[in-house]
Amino acid sequence: MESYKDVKPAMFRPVSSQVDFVSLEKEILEWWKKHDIAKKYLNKNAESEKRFSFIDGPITANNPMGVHHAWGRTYKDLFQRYKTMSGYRQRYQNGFDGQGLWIEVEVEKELGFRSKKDIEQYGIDRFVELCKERVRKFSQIITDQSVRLGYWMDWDNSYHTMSDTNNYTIWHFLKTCHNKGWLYEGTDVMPWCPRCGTGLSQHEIVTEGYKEVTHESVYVAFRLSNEINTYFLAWTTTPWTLSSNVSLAVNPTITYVLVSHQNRHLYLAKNLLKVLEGPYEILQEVTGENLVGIEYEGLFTDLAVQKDVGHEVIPWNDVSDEEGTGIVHIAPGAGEEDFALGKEFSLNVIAPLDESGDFVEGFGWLTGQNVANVNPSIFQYLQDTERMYKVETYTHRYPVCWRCDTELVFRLVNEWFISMQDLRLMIAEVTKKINWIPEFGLKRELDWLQNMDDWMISKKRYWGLALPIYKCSCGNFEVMGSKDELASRAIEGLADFEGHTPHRPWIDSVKIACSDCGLPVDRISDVGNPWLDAGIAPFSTLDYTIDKDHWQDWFPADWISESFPGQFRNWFYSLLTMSTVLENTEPFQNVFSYALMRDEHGEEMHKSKGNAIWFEDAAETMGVDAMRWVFTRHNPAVNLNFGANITDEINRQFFLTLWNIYSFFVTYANIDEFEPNAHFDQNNLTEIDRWILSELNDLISEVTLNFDRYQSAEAARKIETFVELLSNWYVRRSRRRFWKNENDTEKGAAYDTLYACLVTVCKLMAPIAPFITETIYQNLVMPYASEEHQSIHLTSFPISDPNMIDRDLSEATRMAMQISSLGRASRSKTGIRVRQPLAAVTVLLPQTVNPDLLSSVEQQILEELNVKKVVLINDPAILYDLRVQLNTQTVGPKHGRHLPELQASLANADQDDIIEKLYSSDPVTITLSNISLTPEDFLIQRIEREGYSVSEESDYLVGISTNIPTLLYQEGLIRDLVHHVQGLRRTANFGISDHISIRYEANENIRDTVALFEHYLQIETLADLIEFQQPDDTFTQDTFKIGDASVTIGVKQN
RNA sequence: GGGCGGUUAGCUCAGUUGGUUAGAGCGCAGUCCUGAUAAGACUGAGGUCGGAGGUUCGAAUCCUCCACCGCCCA
Repeated sequence: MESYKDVKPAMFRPVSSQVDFVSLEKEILEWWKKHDIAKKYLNKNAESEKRFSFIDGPITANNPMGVHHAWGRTYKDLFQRYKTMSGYRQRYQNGFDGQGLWIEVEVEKELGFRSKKDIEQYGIDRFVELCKERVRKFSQIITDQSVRLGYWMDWDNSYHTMSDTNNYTIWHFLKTCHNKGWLYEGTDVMPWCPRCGTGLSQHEIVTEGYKEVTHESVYVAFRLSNEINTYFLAWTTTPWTLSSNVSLAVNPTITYVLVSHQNRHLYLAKNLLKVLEGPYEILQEVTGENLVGIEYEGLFTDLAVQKDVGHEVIPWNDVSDEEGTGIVHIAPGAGEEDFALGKEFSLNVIAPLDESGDFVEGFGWLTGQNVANVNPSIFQYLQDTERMYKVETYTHRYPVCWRCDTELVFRLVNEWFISMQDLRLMIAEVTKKINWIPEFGLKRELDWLQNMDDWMISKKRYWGLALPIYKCSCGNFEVMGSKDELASRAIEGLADFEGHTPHRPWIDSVKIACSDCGLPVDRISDVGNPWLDAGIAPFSTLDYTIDKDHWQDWFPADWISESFPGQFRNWFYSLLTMSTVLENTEPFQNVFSYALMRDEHGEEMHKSKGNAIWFEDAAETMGVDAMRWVFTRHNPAVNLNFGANITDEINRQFFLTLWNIYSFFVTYANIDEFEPNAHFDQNNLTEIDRWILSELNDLISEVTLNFDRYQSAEAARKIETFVELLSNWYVRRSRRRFWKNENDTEKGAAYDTLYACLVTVCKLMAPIAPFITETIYQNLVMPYASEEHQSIHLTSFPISDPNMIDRDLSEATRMAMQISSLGRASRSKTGIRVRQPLAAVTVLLPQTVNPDLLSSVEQQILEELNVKKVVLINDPAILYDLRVQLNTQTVGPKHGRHLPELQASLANADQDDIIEKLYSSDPVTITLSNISLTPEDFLIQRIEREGYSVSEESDYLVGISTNIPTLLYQEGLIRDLVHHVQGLRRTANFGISDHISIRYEANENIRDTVALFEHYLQIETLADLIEFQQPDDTFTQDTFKIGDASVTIGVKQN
């Protein structure tokens, strides 16, 4: 593509109506790069008073980005672009998320590691370096992809969650939590991934973390201590937890039975007798409360851990009698609810597993075995001790590790938490100050806050935030709030740490002295929850701990945007929590969120299913403007079904239409050597020019309003509607003005108008579709613009001129469209083609429409419908027979109660009399059932009359007479002739402005008709010579049927 | 079990404070127009507005219950 300086004014680069959007985008990318446009864009408003603060939710730099990321990034880009064009100073800072387990897992895969031991053997330092390297690699890949998307950020200044600043700012946050007494170490039974060797927080497990899994469940008989040959029959899906059983739970309110079955006595819920195999006899019925307190014998009495542990039945209301046996085995060291019950009833807690899922010391023959493999030996043991009743496969939703798919176990752990007790309400108050888009986001966030447990922030891993917590053996713990604080407290290891990032293993060499007892203290070995990393962004990226003025300048963010599934409990939550702790105020004022991307059929996209779409492929085949437009026009609250058919439709229906207008404009502007003037003379404008400029200015204000409200779909749809109007009314109706030979003022006005529309609509679209708008701008505007406005993205967003908006004219044109549409429908009904001129169209307007408006658009209707005049009528009886109905819209509110009797009364009334009154010009009242009604209380129903073809819609009535006078019939013939000549011109590949000669042969009637309309024929076809003569073979010719006659026509270039 | 969305034409979706005959695009069938032509216009078929009650003169719209789908949480 040429630079603007190489293009000579007064000549636009010719534009084919055929276009390849993808290669066009690539040209533009090159051009932007060559002229450093993105950089100029970033600096455009550097000195502006107005600022727009956007905080980017960091994208995980662990894989290339997919099309679903392109969706979110399109929103981010378009609103920032809009604000840039509107003169706002911005930071344009992108973020990369790079600490945490997800990175570790990928690096482990690359290295072929299977457990944490492999990492420690390899060396934590080398491992962590590889994690950093992976983040750098994918940050670069995502940056390149984003550039292809047309996403203009300050790519050299992206923030990283792994940066020192980010980590130290989180330290400050944690210190603040500690100072307020909200940080604590707790013991709990948590979901735990034996492969990753770490616990999972509530955030990580709730959605993604479940899978359908089939397990071997087991029915186990527990022998009562004080009754002979009597057992409780319990059921469990996790046989390994039986080793840690300390209790059985029953529901005190449900009914249990004691049965005699297979030579034993068994207790189980009455509703679940079906689990028994074979005959049984019911001996006794009891409610659950009667079983509470009964002692039974442990299953694993010989294990060291079970020594001296008592076993008895406890009550629990959540026990159901719909599944299992109604008797639930309880192991407080191996189940979440079990642990809670254990606390309530002061049960022993037996914790069986180490961090890899191996049984710990004290479990005898189980010790050292892995939880994944112990079922067979447990079953064998139960068999041997005669406690086994039966094994049954059972399929259920079971939690798995969301990163590596390993089945989770519940494990007793010590972890660090931020207490939500005080914070919960404080955060909720902050949350309510924010504008949530869509609105129900607020309810969702509050719901999450309501249910959120204390936030588990520790993770027993390697690559992540080093939690700055120092726990002394004396029980005291301290939190370092900054690097300086650590340095000032350090008593050893500081030298080893200097020069390194605050990560493991380097940070771990530093020790401080306990402020209580003075002993040296190590940092706890845990790393932080990754949502701490992202949630601190409004502070860390704005230099909160370094430069408060700078922070104040940009905080709170005006706007953030992320996909909502997940983020209510993740990023939005951590942002809110951290800002509430640090400042007790909202970190952002508007949050825009959107749903999930699916494939075209609404199916989830999966690599394995083969329906995933790679970003590069999409960009290469669909073009990114089309993608961006699809994203922008979509209602963000619902899932987006995305695919090539969707973007094709946008390309065909929207971009190609726009391109055709553009191509049309350039073709004729070049023929006429049109030169744009920014301030053209509006006195020369015709009605239709004034109309489209009115629509244009209305569009500007609508798009501005919707962008200001972050309603991109509405903005895009309004632009689509405008382009549709521009193409299918303005250009179509105005075409003849562009073809005329003379360069008169009316023609100039058409060029000025169409030019203004194209340029302005491109500016409105520029934030959404940066490529095609740049292409058009470069051709139409750049030759005439200053270097400052070298790119469309360096120009200002259009401002609506209210003086240009003419509501009456809009209404009049809508009227013209409506009448034309109905007129065409009437023609179509009787099969009279539009090329056949007709004497008149007969129109009745709705009462809500001002008939004076018609005059301004009458000419348009005449041309559009090919009729000689418009006849306005007040009396539909000319076209229709009439019948009267009540207008319930007006009668209802006034006399609703009496509506039925009014209806009945009307049915018996004299219809003609009422109609006459309704059409009289004097104000009248009509009385029915002693109720006075006015004309507006009635509606008139119509039935089509003979000799007319009538169509109606929205109270418009449009009819044509089916009679065609001879002269008009002849005019129709000549139009057919012109039509065929034009066809031949095209066949012969003549230029639009080439002059020709015509030879034709036809009957007398046609010959007379040609004679009558010869001048018209010459003008329309640019024919200098028309001869009644058989065309020789130097003519391009063909034979057509015109009217009833056969006509041979030949054309030849002069 | 609780919360939040949703259910409108074969498909994808609009539908403003309740109001006369519920719309658009795609797809299908047909017609027309054509100096934007690998476009365009028009017509037609296609709807018990998820179901059942209720409020009202009148409900796709408001209320209640139910069903199904999605999401969030127990």
